[in-house]
Amino acid sequence: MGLDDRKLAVLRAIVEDYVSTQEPVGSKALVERHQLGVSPATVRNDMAVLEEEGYIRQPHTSAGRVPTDRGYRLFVDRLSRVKPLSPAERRAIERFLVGAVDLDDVVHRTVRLLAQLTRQVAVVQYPSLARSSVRHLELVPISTTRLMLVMIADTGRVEQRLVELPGPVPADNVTDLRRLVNEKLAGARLSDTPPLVQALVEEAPAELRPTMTTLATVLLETLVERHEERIALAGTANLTRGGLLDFQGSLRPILEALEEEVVLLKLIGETEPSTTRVLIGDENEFDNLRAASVVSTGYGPGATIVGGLGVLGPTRMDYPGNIATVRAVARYVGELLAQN
Amino acid sequence: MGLDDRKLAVLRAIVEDYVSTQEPVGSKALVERHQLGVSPATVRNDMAVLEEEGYIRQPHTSAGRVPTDRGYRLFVDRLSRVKPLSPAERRAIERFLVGAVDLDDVVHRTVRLLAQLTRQVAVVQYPSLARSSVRHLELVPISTTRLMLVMIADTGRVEQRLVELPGPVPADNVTDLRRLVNEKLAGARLSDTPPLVQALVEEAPAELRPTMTTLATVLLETLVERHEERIALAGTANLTRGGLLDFQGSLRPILEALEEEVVLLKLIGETEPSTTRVLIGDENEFDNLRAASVVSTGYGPGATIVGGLGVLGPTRMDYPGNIATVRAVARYVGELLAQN
DNA sequence: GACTGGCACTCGTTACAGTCGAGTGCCAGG
DNA sequence: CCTGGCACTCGACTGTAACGAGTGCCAGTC
Repeated sequence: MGLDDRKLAVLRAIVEDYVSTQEPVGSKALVERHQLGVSPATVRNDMAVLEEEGYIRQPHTSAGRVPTDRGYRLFVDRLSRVKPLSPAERRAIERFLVGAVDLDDVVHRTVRLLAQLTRQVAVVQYPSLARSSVRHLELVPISTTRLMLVMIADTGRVEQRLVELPGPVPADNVTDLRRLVNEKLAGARLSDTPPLVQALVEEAPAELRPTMTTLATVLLETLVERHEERIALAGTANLTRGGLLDFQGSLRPILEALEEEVVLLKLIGETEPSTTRVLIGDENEFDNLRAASVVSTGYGPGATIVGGLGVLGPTRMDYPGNIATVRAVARYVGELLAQN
Repeated sequence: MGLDDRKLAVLRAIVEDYVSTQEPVGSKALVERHQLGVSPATVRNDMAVLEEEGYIRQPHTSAGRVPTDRGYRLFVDRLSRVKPLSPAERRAIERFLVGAVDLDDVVHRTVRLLAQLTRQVAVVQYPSLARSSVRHLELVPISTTRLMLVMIADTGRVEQRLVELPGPVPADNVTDLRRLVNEKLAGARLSDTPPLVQALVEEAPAELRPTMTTLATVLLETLVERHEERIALAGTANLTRGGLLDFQGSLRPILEALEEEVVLLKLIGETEPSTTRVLIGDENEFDNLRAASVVSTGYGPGATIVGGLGVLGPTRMDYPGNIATVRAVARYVGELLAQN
């Protein structure tokens, strides 16, 4: 199964042409558009081998060749280099991201930017709570038996939750609770909080014990169990580009998948070491997305990773370009987060 | 141009049949499925009149009739009664909405519920800040020159914003600022805050003056100017039901419109008196949505309205059913909000 | 041994003609 | 005013034929 250099060049040419024209590419067109230095007949022989090996296929007998998922995989792994971004793109990124006033703003701008630059569907995960630390916990009395618990994380995320207290609690006690809770939890990683919350209950003075117990339950629910990952999405209209050719005529499964946060988190949230990840077609574990590819990476201030972002589109996508854009955007967002 | 009762009955029958079958309906099929008591020929004469008046049209010469936007309008205004919800639907609503722990949760559950019940795209506006009152303002020191401003509204919404201070501010002063700000603003409607904020600056003690000025700027920006309306969306996959017949083959314009929050707010946010609003086809001001209809209404605790919600779908939709569902869900959500 | 030109073959696409039938408009009669 | 009948329209479907892009294979050449 040796694939010599020319066969690889042929595969690369097929992928590039197909991505840009969206039409099966034949041997003749190929030699015309690329300087392969050989005749169509030779290319045909190479194509036959590539097809045998499963890298390309013919939609119909009398049509040109189209890359298979496996072909894209080889292309991405060995045949493409990450395109450097154009200065215009760099400027677009900077212009888009400066002036963001809070985390919501950063995430929204980022997701729109990604969608616009790649012309694909963009997905951005909010900084994961599990990877954040508690900056401050605030307790706001709503009534004598109700508190609003507000947690501010170092990543800028703010979560709130209403707490129904077992009985009336005077304002002074709320102040005490606030102090105790912050002394114990401020600065802690959210994933480390359960034992601390436990300790909080045990160490609470007797008159605060019942309230603290309730509070602890809510704390654990909100901060740990519920995990409360959030996702922003943009550019779904880009799915309709390329007519109905991509996604074999129905956007349905894709749109359904995009509504499932769990699915999206799996796609872009698995932050392995900070490399960029590319999932092509059926490499994807979700049936609904077997016609789609995902390019994703982690982002975060400095070297730490607090969330993922990426783009989703047809397997017929510009991988080098999208990989470059996703990386660049992730880096800029990381810098932005590091600043605050 | 008198339309007698039978002609109206014919129009109603056409709308109902077309909505359920998705196919142009002819005179013969009509008399078979509805007890009109007359022959197909008579129905044809009625149809000719209805067509002349612009209530129905023929897609092709030899096809049946299809309602026009105007026909749907007449149907909605005069020919349909709001369907009572089935007990199953009522149960579904209750089951879906109980157990919501915070505002985000309420909104997300609501929008998914609406999408599921109506099988259309559902849109829910978060309680509008302009219609909310300040419950509490919290200032959390991030560093000596940075504060996190957190506003909790009576509707449950929480907004935060980072404030860059002109110079270092000791913790005691933050406490003072917090007290001053809350004394002045707590309980005020957000739309009434600008003069109050102005007063805050003027009345601030000299040593807090510069800080308060900065804070005031951010307060106005965050609470008033930015307006910060939020929207939740669900059920976009429902757009693909009915194949490509609805929306004349392209979801593109619809998906684009759904990404524009401004557009969505205009659609469901115009809370006139608390009636349900129906926008049919080209009654809509956005070109992208000329093939769509929107059913929306306001919701809020008790009689006040704090936001809008609704569904969007093809003009060929079940208006009576969707109107009933939208109303019912809005009422339930209102009750839920009133409880807290 | 690798490449090339030539050629027969496949098969999807397009065009065209013909048939079918749903649905209509109109009219004369009840 | 309603009805049955009838001629008419026109889209949907079917079958045939021509077309052409693209292929696989093979014999010949460097």
